[in-house]
Amino acid sequence: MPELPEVETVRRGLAAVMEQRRVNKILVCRSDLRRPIPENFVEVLTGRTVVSLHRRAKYLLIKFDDDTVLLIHLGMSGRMVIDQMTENRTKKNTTYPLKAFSKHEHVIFSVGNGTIIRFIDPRRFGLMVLTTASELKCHPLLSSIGPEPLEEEFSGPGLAGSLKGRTMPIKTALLDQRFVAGLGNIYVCESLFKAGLSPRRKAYTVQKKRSVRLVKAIKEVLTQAVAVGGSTIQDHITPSGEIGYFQNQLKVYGLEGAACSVCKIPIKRIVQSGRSTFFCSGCQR
DNA sequence: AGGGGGACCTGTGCGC
DNA sequence: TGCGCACAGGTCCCCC
Repeated sequence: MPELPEVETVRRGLAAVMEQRRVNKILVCRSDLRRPIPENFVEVLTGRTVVSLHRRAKYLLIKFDDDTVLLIHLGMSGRMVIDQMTENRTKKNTTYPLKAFSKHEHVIFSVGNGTIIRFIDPRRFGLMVLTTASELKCHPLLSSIGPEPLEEEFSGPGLAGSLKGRTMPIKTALLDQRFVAGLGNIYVCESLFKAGLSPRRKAYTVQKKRSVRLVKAIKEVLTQAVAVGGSTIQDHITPSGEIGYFQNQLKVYGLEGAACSVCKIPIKRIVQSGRSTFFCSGCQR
């Protein structure tokens, strides 16, 4: 699921229930995620107060009052479910024991006055590791990540410069977090469609006007996705409290064989670096 | 150094 | 209904 817009949506949802709240209790049901959850995880975080939530690429960063930072990646299948306990239930028993409801619930947090946050990740490609605010900049998981696409630092000339000499397809380059942060398979396909660029084009040929067009397309696609994700979250805070993932109006992703919305040619699916690419051979050159 | 391929996991949906 | 295979929105490590 989670590319930049989804992670940003999750960040906002979690910020609303976590910021300025104390971590009362943590239950780690499984610690063998992509990286093992550290031994001292529960000990370090219990009793801490959350100061703020941030996002870098597809990572969530949760800052605590003692300089500790919790780094979370949702992998392919990770999600956060927020369970706002009713006042009744809280009153009856404030030390209601934390309990997993499904076998893929790996970490459960109890924060503030009765909010339960469940990390669910069937494939266990996600991770949760601890670091500190001072070590954040040079943390190995973050240190080689490129510009944030929605920041000004991400520009046509900047992207063109980093693509110089790169013979890989532009599709592959955009998935590489060193060139631009936070894009995944869906938004790469959608951005290339919007920019009118073939996913097969060699990365180094994306220069000047093309790179400006591509950067503009990426920013537009992501901005729209974040906006819709934001509204989806409000509509979709269900009784169970699950955060709804944004459903975009996809133009090419997953639409093999469908008529292109612009030129009516059937959308193609090819495989690049072992992953599906969807594109319109009429619109994308 | 750059780039390709497989590995890591589990679930789902399809064709037979 | 059951089985096997292909595929899934992400990274990382190894090898050429």
